[in-house]
Amino acid sequence: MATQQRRERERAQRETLIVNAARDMAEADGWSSVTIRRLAERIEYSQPVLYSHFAGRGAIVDAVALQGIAELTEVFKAARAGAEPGGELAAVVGAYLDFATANPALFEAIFTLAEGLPFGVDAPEVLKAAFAELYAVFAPLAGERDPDAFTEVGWAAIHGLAVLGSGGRLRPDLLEQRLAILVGQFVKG
Amino acid sequence: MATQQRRERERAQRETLIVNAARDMAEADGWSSVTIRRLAERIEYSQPVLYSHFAGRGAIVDAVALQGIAELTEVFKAARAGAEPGGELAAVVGAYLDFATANPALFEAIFTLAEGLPFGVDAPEVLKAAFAELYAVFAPLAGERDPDAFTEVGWAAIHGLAVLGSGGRLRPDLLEQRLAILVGQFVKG
DNA sequence: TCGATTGTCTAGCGGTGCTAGGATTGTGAT
DNA sequence: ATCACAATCCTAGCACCGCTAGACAATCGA
Repeated sequence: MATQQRRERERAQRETLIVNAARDMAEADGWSSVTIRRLAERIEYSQPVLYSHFAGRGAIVDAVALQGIAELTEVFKAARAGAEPGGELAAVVGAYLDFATANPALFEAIFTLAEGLPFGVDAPEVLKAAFAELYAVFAPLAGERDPDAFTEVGWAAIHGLAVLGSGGRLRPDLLEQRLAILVGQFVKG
Repeated sequence: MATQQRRERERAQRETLIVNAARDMAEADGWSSVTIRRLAERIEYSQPVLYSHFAGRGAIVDAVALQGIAELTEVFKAARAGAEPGGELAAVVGAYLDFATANPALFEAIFTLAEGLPFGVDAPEVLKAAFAELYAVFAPLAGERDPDAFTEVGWAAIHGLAVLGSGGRLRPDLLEQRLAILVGQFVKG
């Protein structure tokens, strides 16, 4: 009876333990070092236990990605709230880039590793919330253009900077200028 | 004497055979299915032969990526040449997105898998040529802003669309609108 | 024709994701 | 308090991975 609930609680606890361990290891030594064996040793259980929580390694990465998306949404909220009027866009863009450089493995999980996350119509709530934050910033600037499409373009622009930047494909000394150009490109037009 | 040259010729031939096989397999069944074993079987040699050509699996991916960058540059050239005056930007953007959707595995090799390619100062010639093509399109629109930074921002915007789009993270029905918005955003500002 | 060199292969090492089947633990009823 | 049962966990192992050492065969220069 009540033990049932305790069991579930412990299970949930262990699940977050796994996700956190995976994230820590990935951030420390890269995702390739996050193996089921090492993960099992880290949480002090045998490998099959992990498979009683997740369908496989990919599902663990997805869980980390989902957690990261939730955090990203919070970062957006904070950036928007702390920005002076008119500076919301710059604040969110800066927050996005900072998030990507501060948590490269998490960012990688979200945007290049996660494969089991549904998008489009039946996307998880947390993902829609993240897009909504961007929408709140970009849609007012859309003018007579479709606000959804406009937001997507804005998102893509930021995301491109984040991806190419973290891949070492952009000149580091131009970082500030890129940010200024991007913001100027969207507030004017 | 002459046999030496024949040997080198055969060696080079086999090298391109490996690269092409890797690319084909990746494009057919994804990069995860491109293993040294399967690659060796495909080219009808044993595994160690591959290691006499490349330092490891990663180097093969890098070689495919390099080949892809060269092709991308040609695509840029063709798009720019075939565009009517003033439409170069739209042509190049469209070409970029088409390239990404037509060769997803190649695109992945270039931008997310390749790790041994040097960037910045001592980047391979073919990589600089690709950037130069983008520069030719974006720099004239930079105005009083730094043309390099401006090009990087433009590149990032396109790239973001390509990455998020191929990852299924953007609404397919808004593709045309996104393209129009992006182009408008850069020709006006 | 014979040694040396070059090229290629077989076999195997440590590691991976994942799973079947047995041992062990804790539960609820008698 | 004891016992049958159910849930839980672990040991052991499969097929595959990237990569490499060492044996073998083929080709070359003398």
